[in-house]
Amino acid sequence: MRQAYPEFAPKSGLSRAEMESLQRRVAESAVFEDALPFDPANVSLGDPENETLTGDSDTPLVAGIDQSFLDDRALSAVVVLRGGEVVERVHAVTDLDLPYIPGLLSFREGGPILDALSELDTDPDLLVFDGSGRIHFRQAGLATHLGVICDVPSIGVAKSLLCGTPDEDLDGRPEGWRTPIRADDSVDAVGGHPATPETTIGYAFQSRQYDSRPIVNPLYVSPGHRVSAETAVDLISQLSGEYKLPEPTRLADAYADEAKAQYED
DNA sequence: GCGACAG
DNA sequence: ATCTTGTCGC
Repeated sequence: MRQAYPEFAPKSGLSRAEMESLQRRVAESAVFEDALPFDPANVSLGDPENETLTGDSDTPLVAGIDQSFLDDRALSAVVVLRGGEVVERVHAVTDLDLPYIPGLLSFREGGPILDALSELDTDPDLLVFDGSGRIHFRQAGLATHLGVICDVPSIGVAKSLLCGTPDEDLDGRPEGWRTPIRADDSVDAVGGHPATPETTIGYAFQSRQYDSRPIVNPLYVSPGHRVSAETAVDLISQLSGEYKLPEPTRLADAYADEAKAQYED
């Protein structure tokens, strides 16, 4: 798929200050409101009973993206779904040049992800990433950074919270429950995006809860680009099936591990 | 100096 | 993220 803003693509050799200033520029270009070229109500995993909605061209193409690692290389995997049906899977193996640094994840994994996305024949309407979007120190997490580069609606789905403060206690909540994540002192105001204690930068979302023992932790859903925090959670809810992770990301995660076997020395 | 941190 | 056995439940 095409890059609308290649100048924002993560380059190697940047200093920490340069990476942070690029993130601020990305955040300034990011849209944290609904600016979707499709109807969010049409996003679904489809109904096994009625197959009519699944193959419909009104049903948006949703891509799940995740990585697995082999020494100093990343394997980035993309799975594209239309109403629950897998229509394409691609992956790319790319050398890594940075270690994992909290707050700079997109500079480690962004290159590999763009390599994988360039292999796509289909052109996704929505990108779902494993990581944060607006829930980020400079409001420019992985999902925001890549969503802006591609100028495609994107959402970040993280398994743990990078920053921000939940409105309520998160323990033992029922399926479907959600509560806002508000900006805190670690979040900077950037461009037209405020970061006051009232600013909602994402939601904690209880996607799954089993009747028995282990209490499942919630997911942390945040806008990447061209989507509001509210619509982002709604979309992730609509894309959730029998597991904790939404289908696009869960399938990309599984595919990243599956494909990895072919490259292990 | 202390605390805190996606994958 | 990754390294890993057993274990509980449907």
